[in-house]
Amino acid sequence: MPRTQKKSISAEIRIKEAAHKVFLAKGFSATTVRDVAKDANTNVASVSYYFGSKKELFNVVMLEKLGLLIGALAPIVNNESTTLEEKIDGIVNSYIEFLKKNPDLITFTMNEIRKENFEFIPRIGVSKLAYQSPFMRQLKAEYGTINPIHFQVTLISMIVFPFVAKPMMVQSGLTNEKMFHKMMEERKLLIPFWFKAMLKNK
Amino acid sequence: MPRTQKKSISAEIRIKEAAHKVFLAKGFSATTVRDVAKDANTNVASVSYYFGSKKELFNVVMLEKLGLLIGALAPIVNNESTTLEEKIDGIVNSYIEFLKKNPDLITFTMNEIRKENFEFIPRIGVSKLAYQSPFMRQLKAEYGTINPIHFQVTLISMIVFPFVAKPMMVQSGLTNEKMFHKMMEERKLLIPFWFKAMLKNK
DNA sequence: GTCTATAAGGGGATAGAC
DNA sequence: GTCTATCCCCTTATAGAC
Repeated sequence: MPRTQKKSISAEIRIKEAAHKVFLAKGFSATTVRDVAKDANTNVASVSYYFGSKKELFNVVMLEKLGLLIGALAPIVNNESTTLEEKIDGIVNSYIEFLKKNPDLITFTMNEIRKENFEFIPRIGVSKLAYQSPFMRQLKAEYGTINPIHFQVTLISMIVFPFVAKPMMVQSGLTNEKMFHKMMEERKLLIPFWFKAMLKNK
Repeated sequence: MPRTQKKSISAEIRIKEAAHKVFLAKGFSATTVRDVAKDANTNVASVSYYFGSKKELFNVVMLEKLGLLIGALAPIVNNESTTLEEKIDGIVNSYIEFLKKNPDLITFTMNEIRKENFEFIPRIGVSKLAYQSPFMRQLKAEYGTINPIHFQVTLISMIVFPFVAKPMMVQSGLTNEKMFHKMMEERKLLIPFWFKAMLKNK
């Protein structure tokens, strides 16, 4: 029975992993507890047993998804000992790599947040990252006349938005997996180059 | 009875308008036909009568939403008699104005497309706009060594992504309606300036 | 901890009156 | 064209056996 050996992992973990997968693919409303239980190789009752309700399970998933999004950025942005240029290169490279492994994460999280308020969002540290990070201070020190939020938003936009538009680009015939991969590899070099050009033209 | 005079408009139109509103707010799965019927001031049977099913109604809405997204861009991008710089200014200004009136449109459409394939997407002209427009030809003529799709994606990213991130930025305390409005007004000037700087640094 | 069975209600769709 | 009543399936959640 090498097939469904998954039973050896605790049911709680299997359910959470299944929830990550199914919620991401279908969104909160289109997902049923049965979907999740089936994917976790267990039954609906155990979902209630471990997580209380569909909504509570979803909140656990959302919190972890947001943790991933922030976690991939925080160490670079908060590094006290790198230059601004090093941070730009680091952000572009790691975030593109991260999103290539998690292409649906942005659209999923931003859409769920759009549809509903999550009371835990103020506590995950987005504001702190944007307003109190060494990255922000370095931008401010060098380009003080423009609100540094503009530079941060612009850099993240150039990295992230292609992943938001990807399904549309693929379905419209504008690109495919291979072309998209190539485009994002090119952008690892183009975005830092362009972003630094932008900064210099202040 | 000035209150629910809406009855004077045909039920078909009322249903479609309600569908636009409710689907946008909740997404396909979380929307019920009963929600739509109630908002349209009619009953569930008339939804079937005019549109066949929830899914067919949704397809009508999606097609029109995508028409809006493309329609706000097409006249500028396809204009044969404006310069590249004029097109950049035009795209930034009109698209920001358009999205300020429709802030949820991008996240909604991109997420629904992500979750499901829509067979009509190849026929709405995204590819043609990207690959055969005067805008594309002007980019290619001046900056032929880099695939012009990169410039198009970058320009659209800088305009559109703030609207995708807005709910997150608001809920995290990073911004509010007033600050966001101000930021987007500033970007009407900053984006063309930055984008042209990018092009010159080719 | 795990599971089956079931309660309680909501959902899309339609029959058939008007 | 419009509406009410109803069909029938699917959903979340839980009781209670093991």
